[in-house]
Amino acid sequence: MVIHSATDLGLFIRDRRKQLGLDQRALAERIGVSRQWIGAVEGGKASAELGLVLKALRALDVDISVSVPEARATRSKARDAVDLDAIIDRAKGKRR
Amino acid sequence: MVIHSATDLGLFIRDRRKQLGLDQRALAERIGVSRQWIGAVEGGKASAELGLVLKALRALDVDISVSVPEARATRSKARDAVDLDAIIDRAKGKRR
DNA sequence: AGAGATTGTCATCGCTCGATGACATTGCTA
DNA sequence: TAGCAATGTCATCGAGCGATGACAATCTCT
Repeated sequence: MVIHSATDLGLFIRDRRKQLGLDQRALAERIGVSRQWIGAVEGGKASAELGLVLKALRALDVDISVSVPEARATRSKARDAVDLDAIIDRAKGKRR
Repeated sequence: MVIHSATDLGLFIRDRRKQLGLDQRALAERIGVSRQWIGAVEGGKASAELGLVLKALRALDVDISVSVPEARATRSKARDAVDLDAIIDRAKGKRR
């Protein structure tokens, strides 16, 4: 499943947890967080700590993977040869 | 690429950023965070906020996806029929 | 070597996370 | 419908995040 937001992740976590027949308390204990934290994350809490979220996914036996669309977007810039933009910017002494 | 820890994510982000020819400052501006934050996350900061991390990945045009190994692990429990364990536990009034 | 750019590191500070305890609400089972 | 489990919600509090500014350390060209 593709993740676009913290809400997506939350919904996925909730489904997965129920899939495993766990309640929030049990999952919380496995991870080492409070029961309330689980509820909040499942609700899409964007301010949750990355490390705890990863821990939660591992506790649920979930694989996380990242990749570049490879479709286009990537090709727009940075192919492999010279990146003119970067060179020009540097030549101009741009500070931004 | 499979992500196992915050360090994995950090390394991936760093590579991707350079792939796009961006420096930490430029990426930080896109996301709306400090330059130091980028450096810390690339270094594997586990306590970084999930929302900001997702924002960073989007700024780098990176897709995130989650999935269950489907290999085994999953089948161990929760198939679809009755979950005896859960029923028994509840019957026993287990509190854990 | 020297200049400029990029990144690493430190100290300080306001703010919010996550923990905890308590109570309300919903849901399931008998 | 009474009773218990699961989840939602609130208030309080200590601890750590992230911002900022400043400076050192690298790195890349010329």
